[in-house]
Amino acid sequence: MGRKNSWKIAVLEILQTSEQPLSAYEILGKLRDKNPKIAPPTIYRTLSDLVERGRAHRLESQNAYIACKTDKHDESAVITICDDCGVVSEHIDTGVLDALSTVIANSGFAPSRHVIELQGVCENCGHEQSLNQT
Amino acid sequence: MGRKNSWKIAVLEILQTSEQPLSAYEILGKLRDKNPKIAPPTIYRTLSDLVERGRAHRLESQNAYIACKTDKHDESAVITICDDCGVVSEHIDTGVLDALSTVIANSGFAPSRHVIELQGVCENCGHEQSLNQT
DNA sequence: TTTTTACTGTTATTTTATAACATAACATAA
DNA sequence: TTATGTTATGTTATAAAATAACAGTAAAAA
Repeated sequence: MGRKNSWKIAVLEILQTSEQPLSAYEILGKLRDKNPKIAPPTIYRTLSDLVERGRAHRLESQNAYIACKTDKHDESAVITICDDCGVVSEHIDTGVLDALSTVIANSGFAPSRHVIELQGVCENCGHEQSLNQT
Repeated sequence: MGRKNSWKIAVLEILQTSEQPLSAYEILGKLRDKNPKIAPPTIYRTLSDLVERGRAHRLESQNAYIACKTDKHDESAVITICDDCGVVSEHIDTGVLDALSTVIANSGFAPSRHVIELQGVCENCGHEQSLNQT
């Protein structure tokens, strides 16, 4: 590959078209279809860059990545992850951030990065479960 | 080792007496001082158990573990991690949980586990930084 | 005593991530 | 235009984190 951001678009497209969060090595696998020689550091560098710019999120509790689906690429979304179907959603909300500020206000802690991930069951899977129970 | 919880107390003590979060392999190293034959699966099993019972927390953003320092071993603390000195604190607060409920209320998502980790600079390190600036 | 159960030990491997250095593309100044 | 700096990318090797799969063992239950 030539120079400058060679992989950024390719990686972002892979993330955007995936239904599920992808691990770095899953992305690597997909890119190898086109370029068999690509190596892990390239992926990790590209992913860090995308995450820094808010175009992707790293799911810390899964070691996996998703494309940012919101307009506000500000890294501070609340993320929900369905244990059942794997669907990931982002929720942007100041209420949570305000509440967090209140909690830590007394401690003098100055946050620079948030990880807020909820695991559970999404609406769809919840419905299916309640159907299957009878 | 004999039977039943052989390692649980040892691992918990190591976590409790550590100033810093410890990775599974750091714990393994310390245990090997006394028992050179202990292997990774033992540590991971013990840690999962401690985390399940709320006696320890896994820092998802660091692949590391801490002892739970609060009375309420309920897994839903807000955790702050100082990028500078590594100090970790837990903050238990219903305000944040309420705010989270509000955000996801409309989505129909039913959470079962939370990861809320804030990275930044703790009060001590913040003071030192402002002192060093002049 | 025999069987069952639940943890523990052991080996090997998988998955995730990074260190360290080499190379290539472009920019700019001599 | 060469030389030099700068930054992104390529490459090799390895480190770090986690788990799969199965063997062994101690205690409780039958």
